[in-house]
This record gives sequence, structure tokens and C-alpha cells, in this order.
Amino acid sequence: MKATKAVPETDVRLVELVIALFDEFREHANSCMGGFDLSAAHAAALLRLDTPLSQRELADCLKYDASNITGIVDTLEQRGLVERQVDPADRRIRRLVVTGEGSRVLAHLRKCFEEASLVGRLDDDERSQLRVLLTKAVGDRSNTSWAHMLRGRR
Amino acid sequence: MKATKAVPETDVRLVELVIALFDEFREHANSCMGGFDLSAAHAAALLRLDTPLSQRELADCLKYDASNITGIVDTLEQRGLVERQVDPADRRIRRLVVTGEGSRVLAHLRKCFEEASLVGRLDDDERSQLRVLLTKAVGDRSNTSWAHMLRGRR
DNA sequence: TATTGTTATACTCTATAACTATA
DNA sequence: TATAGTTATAGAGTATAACAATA
Repeated sequence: MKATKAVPETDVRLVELVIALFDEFREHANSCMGGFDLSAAHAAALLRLDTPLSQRELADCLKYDASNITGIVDTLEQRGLVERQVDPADRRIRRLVVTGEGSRVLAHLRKCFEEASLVGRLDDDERSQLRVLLTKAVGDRSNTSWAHMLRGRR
Repeated sequence: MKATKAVPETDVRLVELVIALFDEFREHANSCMGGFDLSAAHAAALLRLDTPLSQRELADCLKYDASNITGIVDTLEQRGLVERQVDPADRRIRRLVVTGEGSRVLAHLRKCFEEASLVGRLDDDERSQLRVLLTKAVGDRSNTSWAHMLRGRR
């Protein structure tokens, strides 16, 4: 029975381990995106466009100012990965839809991401334990995605 | 005994959990640095100067081009947190030493970092298990530090 | 009037290249 | 000649503000 538990001080080593794992994955992700000649912003946008969004919605969920979306979508459109479709019900809105080519790139990109050897050093049991512990540690922070990781944010 | 283990595919959920934890800590770190009016680069430099370094050495271990160090150190020096001392043995070299005020800020900054509630949701046993699992998952990636986290890198 | 998207602009972060002062 | 540091500059990435089209 430990006595000093009033303020649960952070285990510094745990933080460092999480940073190390994250960093390993970030390097892997950078290498994936580089392979498709996509910047982090472009990859993040593409990953979010699995379901079509207006530019405004995309800006909101990537936490970009709306003014940045124009250029990002310009590039994706020039490369034939995404199409702007004017919403017939409200002609201010451009609905962004991934093209056939965009879908192919997206699938490859996702696959590359998933090949991270991030936890390849653990066996099935250990990974299962780890998932339980991390889920508890993370608490109610559920709004996470890979696109989320691709930005320095703030 | 599972059969499909040839290529240990990444557990996507595990990656997302690591991202979520990292992101929580990054937000906390940003808030700490903001409290001291330090940018990520300034905070990272200060954290590295626990032991004195030349500007070149600081650039190397922060993985900055040397040209960036000048401005960063300028600011830290103007704020009285760091001093440039000409190395008497080689007058090209500026040895960077943290001032008394710099030490105080550094201590507060570290303390703020350590107050992350990152794993406050786990009890001692769970944290111990988590540390074992993460250590194994991380493998030989040992060169991690908080300064490391403060950069988008690449 | 309010909202979507665009443009122009500015600021931060980081790298490259040319320079200086030492060695 | 080579190295430590500085300066000037350029390129990303992102934000703010003003604007046009539409609601």
C-alpha cells in the first residue's frame, strides 16, 4: 500500500514512451506521404474525404481556417484526386468528392499507414493488454484520427 | 495458436490510442509553454541546456540548421534566461549556459510538463504493466525526450 | 444580413547560401 | 583550408481581413 497517492504524479517515463511510439509512427507516416508526393495537409484532407464534405466542413474537422482549404483543394483537384461539385440546393457550397483515382491513392495511402511496425514487437496477448490499458488511459478522448496526427496544431 | 502471424499487421486501434495520448500531452505542453511565453523551439532549447552546449551542439541535438540557433538564443539571452560565453580555448565557440533566472524558469517548465494527467486514469499496477508493454513496443528507440516532441520534424 | 468560398497579405518556422572571425 | 556563428533570404504552413456570390 503506497501512501503518496493524493496527486497522481505523471510517470515521466510513460510520457517518454508514448512520445517515442508516436514519433516512430510519425516518421512512418511522413515516409508514406512522401511516397505519394502528398504534404501532411493534403494527406489529412484526403483521409477525411472518405465521406464527401463541403470545404467549410473540411476546414472545421481539420481545424484549418477556411482560407487554407482553397489552395489545398486546388492541388488535389489539379492532380485529379478530388472534384469540386456545386451543391444544387445551395450554390455557395462546393461539395468535395474523391475521384476514382483519388480512391485508389487513398487506399494505397491507408494501406501504407497501416503497415507501421508500431507494435510489431508485441505478441497478440500483449497487444490486447496494451489496448485495454491505453483505452483506459485515454479516457473519453475519442475524436482521434490519423489526419489529426498529421498536424503540428497550434 | 493463431495461424495468421506471418506479417504482424498493425493494430490500427493501438496506433490511434497512441496518437490520442500524444495529442493530449502535446496540448498540455503547449499550454505550459504558453504560460511562460515560450515557443516550442525556445522551450526545446532551454530543456536541452540543462548541460551547457555550444550553439553547434544545440543545433545538432535539436536537429535544427545552425542558422536558426542564433535567433533562438538571441531571444533567450534578451530575456535573461541564457548566456553566451566565449570559449577561451576556441574563440569561435559560444558556450550556452543557463542563468539563475533561466534555471528557475526551466524548473517551473519541467514541473508543469510533469503535471500532465496523461496516465492519471490508471492505478499503480496498471501503470507498471503499461510501462513494461510500451518499453517492449518501443524497442531500441531510446533517443526520445520532450524537446523531441516539441517539433513537427520534417 | 449571414454564410461559402476566394484572394491578398502577413507572420512563424525552418532551410540554404554567402559572409566573418577564428582555427 | 575548415569550422562556429551570423545575416539575408526564400519556402513552407497557417491565420486575418476584405471581398464576391449566394442565401
